[in-house]
Amino acid sequence: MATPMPAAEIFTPLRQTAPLTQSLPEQIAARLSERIVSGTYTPGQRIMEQNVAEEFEVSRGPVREALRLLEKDGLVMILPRRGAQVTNPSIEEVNEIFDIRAMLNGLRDRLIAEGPHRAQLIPVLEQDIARLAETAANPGPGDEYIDIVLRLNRLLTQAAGNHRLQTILGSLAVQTVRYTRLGLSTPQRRQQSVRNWQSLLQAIRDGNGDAAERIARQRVIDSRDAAAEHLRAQRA
Amino acid sequence: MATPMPAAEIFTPLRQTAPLTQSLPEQIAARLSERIVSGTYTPGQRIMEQNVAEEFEVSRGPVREALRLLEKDGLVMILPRRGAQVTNPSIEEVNEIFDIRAMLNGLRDRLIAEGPHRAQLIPVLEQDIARLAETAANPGPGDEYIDIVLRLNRLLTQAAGNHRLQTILGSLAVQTVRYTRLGLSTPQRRQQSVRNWQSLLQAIRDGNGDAAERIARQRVIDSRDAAAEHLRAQRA
DNA sequence: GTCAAGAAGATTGTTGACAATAATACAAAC
DNA sequence: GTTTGTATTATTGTCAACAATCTTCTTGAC
Repeated sequence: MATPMPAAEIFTPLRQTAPLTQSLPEQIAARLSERIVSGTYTPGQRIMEQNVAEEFEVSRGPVREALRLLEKDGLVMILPRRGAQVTNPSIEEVNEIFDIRAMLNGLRDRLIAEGPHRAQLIPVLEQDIARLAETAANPGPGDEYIDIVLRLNRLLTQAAGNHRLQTILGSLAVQTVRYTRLGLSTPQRRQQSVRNWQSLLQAIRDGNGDAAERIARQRVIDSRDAAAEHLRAQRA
Repeated sequence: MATPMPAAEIFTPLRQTAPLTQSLPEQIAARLSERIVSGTYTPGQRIMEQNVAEEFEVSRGPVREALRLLEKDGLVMILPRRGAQVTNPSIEEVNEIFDIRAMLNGLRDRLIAEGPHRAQLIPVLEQDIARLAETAANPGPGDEYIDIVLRLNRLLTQAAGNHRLQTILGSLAVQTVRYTRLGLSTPQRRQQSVRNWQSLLQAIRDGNGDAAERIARQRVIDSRDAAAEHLRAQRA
């Protein structure tokens, strides 16, 4: 892989040539975000401005703003005079977030099923869902199944055409990746998940908004229950 | 020279005695928020850090953070190198936000109708909704009707017991106050609104979650359509 | 008169220093 | 041995100055 290497590009000491779409705080936030989502920073862990600033060779100002951005996404909690720490939601709070996602995914999928652009979308969905079924049957190494699910969700969220909804769902998705992963860890759950996606696809084909909403909600609720079960087992 | 003790005094005269629950950026954000919601700052207006800093006699740092807080609530939009401006959503965007509110209010009212605490809540609701009906029939000066509606919504949002939902709905409510006001400006709409609230109350009495959700959604959608109608007329 | 290029001004972005507060370690008293 | 008060340290909060960038105004050519 030649391109990735994000670290080098983060701080471009002299950037008078490159327009650079992302601001410095955004770049820092993106890097910290990765670490939180991937678990490098554990829930509850304190993030100290000075450390981050030294590591990225910037002053504390941009780091502070980056932390505010992460707070907006619910990845850290900032307490006055106490700094930022990685959010550590209780099982109840995770359930709450899933409930909200269920409702908003319902809206999203209804909008798609009733929207004008669904014809273009269907072939793409068919392909991804087929790969999903395949991956569920023959689990490879890595997290390919999760990756496809996340991509499908991104695709649908963009396709719904409601910009604010996209923002909120994106934020909630980031907050629950960890738990979604947990909920999709067994073959049984993956098969159930595949069936849900197939039903959704059919509802979209039919242009049936009611069905699309109902299925979407059920899909997230299933995910919620599976995650909760694992969380309970894990914390006991 | 003893340190000047910056203008934290603006809002809390003596800080060494009072623990001060709100940080300086939060206080600034609260003040700016008022101005945006009340219309003192008009949609699209640019907010410049220096001006705010001078007015409140603080440096630009806290102002910057305050603006980030307002961005989190969707009250301003911050563009890199362009600063902050009061959000000026299009009719389509306002509709989008109302759609999201409809779904989440549905969840909220279902949670209440199916929740264990509804018995305590019902008398309070009865009282407020009675006052609502009264105010709709005999409109006084001021915006009492709107005030009661906002209070009812706050009450229900708190009662639902889903903390994240409370945060999101609070933010969305702030963003749409202006348009809610617009949508409730005619007697016809207020009467329709009162009927919706009464139906909701009945659903909560019955512990009927499905009905509560359905009515809540319809209530917000009615509000959305009324606001959109006025917005279209106003902008034409 | 219109448009383009450049200069001047205004505004945001970043930094390092200092102040205020919270967390910790330690000592003394009971 | 526990607890309380105090000193030390670590960390966040705020500020003012400087740098980078965007906007606006002026100037000149066509």
